[in-house]
Amino acid sequence: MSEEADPHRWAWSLIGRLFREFKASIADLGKLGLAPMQGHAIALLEPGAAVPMSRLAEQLQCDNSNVTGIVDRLEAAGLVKRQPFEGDRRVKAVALTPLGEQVRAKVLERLSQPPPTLAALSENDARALGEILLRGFAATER
Amino acid sequence: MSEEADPHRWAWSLIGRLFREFKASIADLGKLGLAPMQGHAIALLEPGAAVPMSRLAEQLQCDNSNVTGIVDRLEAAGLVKRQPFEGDRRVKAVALTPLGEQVRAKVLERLSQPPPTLAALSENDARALGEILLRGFAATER
DNA sequence: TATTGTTATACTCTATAACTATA
DNA sequence: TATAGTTATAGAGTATAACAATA
Repeated sequence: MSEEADPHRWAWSLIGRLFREFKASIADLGKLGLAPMQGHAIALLEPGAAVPMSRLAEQLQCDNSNVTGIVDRLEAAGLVKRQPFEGDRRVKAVALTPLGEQVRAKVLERLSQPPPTLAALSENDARALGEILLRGFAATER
Repeated sequence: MSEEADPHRWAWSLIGRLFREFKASIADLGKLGLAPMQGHAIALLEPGAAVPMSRLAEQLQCDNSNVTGIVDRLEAAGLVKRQPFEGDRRVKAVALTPLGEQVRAKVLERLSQPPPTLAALSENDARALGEILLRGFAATER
């Protein structure tokens, strides 16, 4: 796809390269002792908030039953704890431990690092890129 | 990250949404009977070309030993075959079967489909987005 | 000696179905 | 009846180390 006959597909194929660079940065989470989904889960959990398992499943785009194992491993590592959820005794809420908050900061530091191709852009280009995407988000939210 | 203090990180956080939409489209490969890595491998194999296992491992960004299993499954499904490689009897080359070429066409059709946010852009925005990324690629290739 | 692909191992992620305790 | 989370299961991807064949 090196032609611009279909600008959307062309742009999409170019974004593919960012995905490959992202995949490499995901491997970096291993240095923190976290498997990919564990890292994502930690990143989604905000300090002070307790989110239901099922909410986590939605955000991680996986089945409830998968979250059981992911949270099991995070809990075994002392990064997260399960709590009762007020108002519905069926749901369990997940919250970061103090150690989990420290690890989360490192995870976010890694994940927020733009990949080389993005980092190589000028500030104006980066800003223009963000503004274009914002228009796409706005258009799909209607 | 809703501010533009650091345009690169800001843009990167916005691209995160595209990743989530892409993840959903990956699940579509299941309808073709292909697991994610199998679909990626098929997409990488061009008709008529035979690529060494180790080359495939590089492109898939995984270890050689993983490719053994991925190619095993594709071969069992009749989509791919292993061949001797001329010039080095240690390497095995992987090539698409006729059936594999048909399936690959469907895989590419799926994967080249831009996600909703990208599809919602105007043609001009899509083109501008592609051109910005091209500048990033050019800058990192030096 | 070094490299290609394989095997063995152990762990993680995935989807499905069946189960429990709540609602 | 329906839902949240768990368990059981089977398949797939992952990294590491050890191995055979070849370079």
